[in-house]
Amino acid sequence: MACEKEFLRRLHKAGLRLTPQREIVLAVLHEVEGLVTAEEIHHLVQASASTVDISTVYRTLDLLTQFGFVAVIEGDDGQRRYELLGLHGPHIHLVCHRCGAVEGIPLKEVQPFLAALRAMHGFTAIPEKLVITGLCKACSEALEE
Amino acid sequence: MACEKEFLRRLHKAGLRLTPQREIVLAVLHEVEGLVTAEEIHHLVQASASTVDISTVYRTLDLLTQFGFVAVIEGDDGQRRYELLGLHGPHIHLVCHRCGAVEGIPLKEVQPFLAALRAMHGFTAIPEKLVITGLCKACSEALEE
DNA sequence: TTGTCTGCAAACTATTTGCACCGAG
DNA sequence: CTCGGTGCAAATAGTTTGCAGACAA
Repeated sequence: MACEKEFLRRLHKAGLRLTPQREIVLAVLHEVEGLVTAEEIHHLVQASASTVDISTVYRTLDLLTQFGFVAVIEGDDGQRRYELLGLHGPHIHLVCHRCGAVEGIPLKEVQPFLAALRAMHGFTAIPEKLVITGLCKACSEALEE
Repeated sequence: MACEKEFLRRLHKAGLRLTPQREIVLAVLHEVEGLVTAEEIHHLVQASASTVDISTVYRTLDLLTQFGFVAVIEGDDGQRRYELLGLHGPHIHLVCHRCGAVEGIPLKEVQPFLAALRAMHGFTAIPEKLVITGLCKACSEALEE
């Protein structure tokens, strides 16, 4: 995976090392869709290597975040969720408050809005951090009856 | 305060009671600006009544949230922040990632964008939950040099 | 009087940290 | 061989809960 080479490069540049644990966490992130908690990642990592500690998962996610490989968002339930950036490109999350479904929409749909924010308020939004909470199509239809 | 009468009404409707502790929490929320943590509210409440427990603060905030008097947002640091709704009307938060400053902007500035989301994706956003993280004017200027 | 509400303490959950050993470079 | 990395266990931090007594209606 191209991503792994790049990870290795960034690690070396910082005098750090590529360990099996770090490889596995990165691999797991490739396999999942959307937003996952550290706990979920840990669980999937266990499937490949039975004893990788959750603290190692956190430390690796931290690294990946610093390198800009991974985005972190604060869930509505107070749990952090992680997501690999770059393969789908940056995008915005629509999270359903009722069923928890996550939909990703292309960045360019919000760009005009973010540009307006900058023009009017001098505020430069970080799109990866943007999470829009609401009701997905299915749930808003279900509630209408 | 009109807000308190309304609170009392809602409490009674649910068979609940208005206690001094609940009054104080509501009063404190009127005095603060923007987003505050439970801990900060607790601290301010202590000034009026020396022994109000933080668990009571949490329970009261929970009630106020259920009644729609208060909005909760998940901070970037994993801490929840609360805010009284209604006096400034609903509004959107711009939170600076660097200095933590919070700016409120009127709902109508984002309404067209949210309407577009609904039209294109059938997704109905909850504006009170919307938090936009980025760099405020001062910080983005400071970083440019 | 009748439940609800409170403070206290303890439980929980997600995350972080200290440490001695392990292993990548 | 040398640090950086790991698992483990314990520490934090924020929030929630169980309970016996206090008090609003």
